[in-house]
Amino acid sequence: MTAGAASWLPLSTGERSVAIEVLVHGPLSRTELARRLGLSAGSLTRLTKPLIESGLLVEVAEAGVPAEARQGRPSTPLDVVADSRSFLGFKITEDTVYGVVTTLRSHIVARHDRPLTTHDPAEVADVLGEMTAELARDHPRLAGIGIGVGGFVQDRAVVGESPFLLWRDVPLAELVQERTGLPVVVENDVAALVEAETWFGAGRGLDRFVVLTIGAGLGYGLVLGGKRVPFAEEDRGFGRHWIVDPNGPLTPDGRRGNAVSMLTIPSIRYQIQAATGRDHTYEEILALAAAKDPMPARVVEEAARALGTLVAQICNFVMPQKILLAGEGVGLMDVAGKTVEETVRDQRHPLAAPVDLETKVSDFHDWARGAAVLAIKVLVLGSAEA
Amino acid sequence: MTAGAASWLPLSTGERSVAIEVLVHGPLSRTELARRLGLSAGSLTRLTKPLIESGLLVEVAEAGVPAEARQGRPSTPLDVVADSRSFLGFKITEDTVYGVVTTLRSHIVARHDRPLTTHDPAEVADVLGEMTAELARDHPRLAGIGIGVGGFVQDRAVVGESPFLLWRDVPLAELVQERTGLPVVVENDVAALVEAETWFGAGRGLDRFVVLTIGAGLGYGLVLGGKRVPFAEEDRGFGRHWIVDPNGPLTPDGRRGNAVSMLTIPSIRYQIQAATGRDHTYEEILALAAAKDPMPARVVEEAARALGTLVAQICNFVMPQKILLAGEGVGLMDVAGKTVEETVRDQRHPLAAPVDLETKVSDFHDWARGAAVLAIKVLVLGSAEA
DNA sequence: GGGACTTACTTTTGGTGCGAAACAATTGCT
DNA sequence: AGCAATTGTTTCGCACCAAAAGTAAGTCCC
Repeated sequence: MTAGAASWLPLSTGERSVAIEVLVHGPLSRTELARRLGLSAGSLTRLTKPLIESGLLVEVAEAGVPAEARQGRPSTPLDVVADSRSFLGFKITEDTVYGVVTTLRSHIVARHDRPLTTHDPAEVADVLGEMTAELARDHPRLAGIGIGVGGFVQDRAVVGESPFLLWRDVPLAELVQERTGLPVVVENDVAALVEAETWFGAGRGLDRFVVLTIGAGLGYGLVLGGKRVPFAEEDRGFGRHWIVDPNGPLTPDGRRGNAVSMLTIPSIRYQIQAATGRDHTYEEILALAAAKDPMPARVVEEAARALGTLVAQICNFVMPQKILLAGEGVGLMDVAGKTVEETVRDQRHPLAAPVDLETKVSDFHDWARGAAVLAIKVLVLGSAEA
Repeated sequence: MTAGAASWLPLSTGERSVAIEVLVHGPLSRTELARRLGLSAGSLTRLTKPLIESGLLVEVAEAGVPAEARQGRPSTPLDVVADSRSFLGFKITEDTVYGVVTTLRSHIVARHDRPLTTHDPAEVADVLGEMTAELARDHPRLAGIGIGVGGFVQDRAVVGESPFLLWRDVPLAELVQERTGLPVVVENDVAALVEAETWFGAGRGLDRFVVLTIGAGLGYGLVLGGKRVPFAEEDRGFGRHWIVDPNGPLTPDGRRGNAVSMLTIPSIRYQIQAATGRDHTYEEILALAAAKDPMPARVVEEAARALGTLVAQICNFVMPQKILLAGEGVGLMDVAGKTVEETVRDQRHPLAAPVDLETKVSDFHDWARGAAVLAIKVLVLGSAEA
């Protein structure tokens, strides 16, 4: 099966750019592709021919509008055979493995989760292997596996350090590949989500793109020129050093007003519990804030101002074309989006280009999908480069 | 002369990359060039031949060390004939025009300033024309003119808005070209300095590079992938919206703790004057602070902390490989560099890559040189792209 | 001082990728 | 039917480049 997956792999740079453009955008005619890639019509004929022969692309019937009132020879759009291959994506959390099956175009076609009762690397790999076997029954043409882990990952293969799994230098890709025979890509979960959004999501085709995730922790991803910028500190207690408000609330870690203590879900719940003595879920707190319950409203308002400050700083220094807010903790935007926007406006130059701020509430399956996209990416790009 | 300047202009992309590499780095052998550009030795022969024939490059004698104890055939480094052309750079301030003559490699070979008694566009262009004529007497082979202006510049030609000259939509490039017959490039002064540093200075060859200037105002330049990122608000009262310290000192503009009010030379002088009633120059204030005079020491210390905060934020979000601090107001670093470093460290993750922070005190001739470099760049790059 | 070795550069050759232009296909309009 | 418009195909040639083989110019060492 691995050999089969590799059959359409050796692509030239031109072929690859065509494949990626169709993959990411959807059906496109040759002329349209020529326009987008800045190539001549002749080159497109040359480039698409082997792709069609190899089965990665197909000519599809003229799309939705059948009798399109246009002159000239009708175009024959090309599309990837999205169902020809399936990919697996896993997100490993402390107590659960979330799994999804996606098409080549990263549409989720199945979900499957399993509790994680052990953190022993071999046993975790066993669980992943079993889940793969189960999913392979319904989706026979699996081409690759992507795994997202919170923590520091090296070479897309080895979990260098994961605080919550208590792992150090675990060659997870190798372990899972032994059990499944499929190519495996392991990546930090935030990094995987960022890459996925860069390819198939909000960051498609952008030159400067930022992803900010809010959940149990904070995550930051910077994409410049289509490539994610790696950095040493990612997901190793990130955001604790972003001082947003020197007068902010004190939190268990003893620092005042850092981004983690003001924005993450555990910190917000902690603040409410410390003030009211009662434990609420994040959703309950948001609902209370929306209903103008003073204490939750104040905490949420402060979080919104902190978020606005962060966004403004990012805009001022990075000037991204778009910022994506993702994660489980962006429900904040529904309740206090206006405060965020006001804070951003207040800390930016009036002539500055307005922020393109996109909010995307994500659950754990979205994180798993991100890992699957990374597997797609590595396979289509021929694993040569990032 | 313009036609002469254009004689070595039509370069292929390969030739251009060779020319630029030699231009910005200095003498390089063909083998070394092949290594740097990722080309084969054969290609270098092919590419350098026309460049040598056209006179842009020359083979130079084995450099400094004459009898280098190396085996094998000695290399024959190639160098640009730096003196074959001269370039002019002007920096226009409210009351003075600063002018420099530079070689192809942007070494300043002459300086010439003139007071500016009027802000009328035509008369300013006259002054520039006269200065050009004077300088052309001693430096006959002028190939281009670069002009740096504080304010908003469009298309490298038109001063869209300059607050201190009170200009709107002045086609300065055209006006000066009419009077001199030379190709003219007009650019925002900060932008020109940033481009110059990217080419010939601290940012050479870097992928992510930030320039922060401190002087009468603040300037910010972001270079990604070798290209400067333009933004709408540059040099239109920049930095007033960067809130660095919500508890910072109140300043004339009524906002607290923004970067302009804590860092720029006029603001620091204002703070001292407001507190002590005496007016001091910036240098005097730094000297007083170094001598531990309490009030100046406190103001400078606060400025250093503000600068540290800015640098940390830039590092956290942009992750540049280097930050260059330039301008007349970076003398701060000599007196309070330690505070800056401590503040940066305090607001960054301990695992984060350390900042490469370079300080470069610049006077107005450096700004003029920046404009000249832009002229070089546009001419060598064939004015096609940025 | 002369062969062995090393490194720098040149020439030749062949391949690749692309654009330009001519050509074929398919439709709408008159 | 004839023409214009549009898409896609084929052919040809150019520009570029890498690989390999050849040439140049020195050092090393006996």
